[in-house]
Amino acid sequence: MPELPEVETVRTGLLAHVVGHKITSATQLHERAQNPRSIAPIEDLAGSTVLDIKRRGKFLWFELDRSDVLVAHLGMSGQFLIDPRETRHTRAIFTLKKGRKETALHFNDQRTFGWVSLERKTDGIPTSVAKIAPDIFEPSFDQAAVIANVGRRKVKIKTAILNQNIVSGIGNIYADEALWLARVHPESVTHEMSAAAIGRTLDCAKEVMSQAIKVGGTSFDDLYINVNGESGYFAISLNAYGRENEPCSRCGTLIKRISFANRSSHFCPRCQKKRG
DNA sequence: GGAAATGTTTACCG
DNA sequence: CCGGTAAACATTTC
Repeated sequence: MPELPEVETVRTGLLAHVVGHKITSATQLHERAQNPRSIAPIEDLAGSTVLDIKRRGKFLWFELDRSDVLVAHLGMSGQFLIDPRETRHTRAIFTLKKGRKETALHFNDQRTFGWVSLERKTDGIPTSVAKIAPDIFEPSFDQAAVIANVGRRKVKIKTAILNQNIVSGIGNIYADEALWLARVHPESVTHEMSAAAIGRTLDCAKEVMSQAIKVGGTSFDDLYINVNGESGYFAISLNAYGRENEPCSRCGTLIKRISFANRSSHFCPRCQKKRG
């Protein structure tokens, strides 16, 4: 269940295993595997060669030797796997060929919130990514503009940084970790926050996700693994997420878990204040 | 049986 | 129409 660092880890794996390969066939195995917005069945991909793999936030897309692209979102449990042993949740298969070498790229997804689709690009961005804000690592990310945007709103800061139309890539784990590092309470109302505190939250999100990318993302179980089936190691570095009733590594106060927006939020009630 | 799980979309409300 | 909130989607595990 991938956020930006996990999707970036998948992208890196696809760069190594898929770029330069020709898709000799594509097969949809589950009715929900293909996004309804797809302009054609993915079977039409046959004959295309993969030139590059791009990412914005949690969205991935395959650049091809044609103008349309293969877009993918992993949802909560989507995976791309090269020649996997486990095929129980395989929702689509892409057969790849480079020279004499043939590999199978599986799109697996236990919970079927993920999808793939064939889409057109506008100014280099696929249709389904058009309304997604740049993520924090993109050159086009405008931190001052995002701070102003967030400060204009009257929502909880965590809700704001989870909103993919404001800044993309941050999910529940890294939101909690960023807020912990920034010492900001997740329920701080954005309209009442200083620009400095909002900026610090964004800086910390970037810092935390940078560290996570270096170790292959966060894996709690085999629901998130890279294209070779390997786990990431960032779970050992988590300070807030999933640590309810464990001592805060800064001050020793027990981490608290609350619920809003249909999600759990973990934070230190002592270090993380609603203003500051 | 209930709750929860790394996400997005849509319906609804004021 | 807009901003904000809550439920729905599907599957599995604890």
